[in-house]
Amino acid sequence: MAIPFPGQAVRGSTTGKPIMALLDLLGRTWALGILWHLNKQSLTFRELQSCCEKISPTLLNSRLKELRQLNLVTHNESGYCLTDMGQELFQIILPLGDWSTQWAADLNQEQNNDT
Amino acid sequence: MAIPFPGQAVRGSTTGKPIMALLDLLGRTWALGILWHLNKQSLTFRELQSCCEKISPTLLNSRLKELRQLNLVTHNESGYCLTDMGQELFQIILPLGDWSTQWAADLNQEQNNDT
DNA sequence: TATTGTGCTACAGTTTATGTAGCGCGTAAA
DNA sequence: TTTACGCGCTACATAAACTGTAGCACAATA
Repeated sequence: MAIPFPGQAVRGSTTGKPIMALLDLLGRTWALGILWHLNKQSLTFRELQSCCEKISPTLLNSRLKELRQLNLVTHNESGYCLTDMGQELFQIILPLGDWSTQWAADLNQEQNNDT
Repeated sequence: MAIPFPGQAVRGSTTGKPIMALLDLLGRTWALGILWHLNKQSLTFRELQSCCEKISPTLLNSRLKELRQLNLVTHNESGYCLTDMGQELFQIILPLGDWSTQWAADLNQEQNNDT
């Protein structure tokens, strides 16, 4: 799967708009999960594998290559970690955590109303 | 593909944590793109198809079913649109737009430094 | 020298997504 | 009243993406 560089045609858009490249990237299996897990601490390849249950090493490696080339993730002595840019991106998606618990509560509420 | 309800096992996690369901959902092909395009206005099925270049009607329909069941998207007289909860979610991911342009600029910068 | 842990790669099998055709429905003009 | 249009889809063959398991090459430690 081609790496979605801003400025190039990506899945969903031929315009080259950066947001479209980003949405393509984040919309790939495990990409969001990898960013999410790398926030707290550096993780080795195999630690990442066990965090992301059932990710195959083949795919983990592909995603890591993409994230590294797009300057969101890097690799140091203690394993894989977010770059500064990756941290910025994480700060944006961080509120998804709290929001999702409210979302889950509302879905439950609704389900109860139906019964 | 099973709909990732919070509280149930999803791709990447068997814990049932809402954030994991959300990351599974948003990590599916086109899900983020659909939310992004529906923000400004309601769109018919066929308008969505042409916004999301190259999405197949089969898949668009699957994603819409998921998003509707998870109470993020609904369907009214003028087409598909975000629910209140969908709007909330959109507000969280909205900053991705501005951030992505900076990200694209930084990537370019870096590329120039290498040459 | 053997063991353990690292980051991977190979590859067959399965799942997911695409691409094209077209159906059934409602509206509305001829 | 039938022809035509746009709507939301569905069917299905083909293609692409992902999984699961095995195991390689390398480095550090025992």
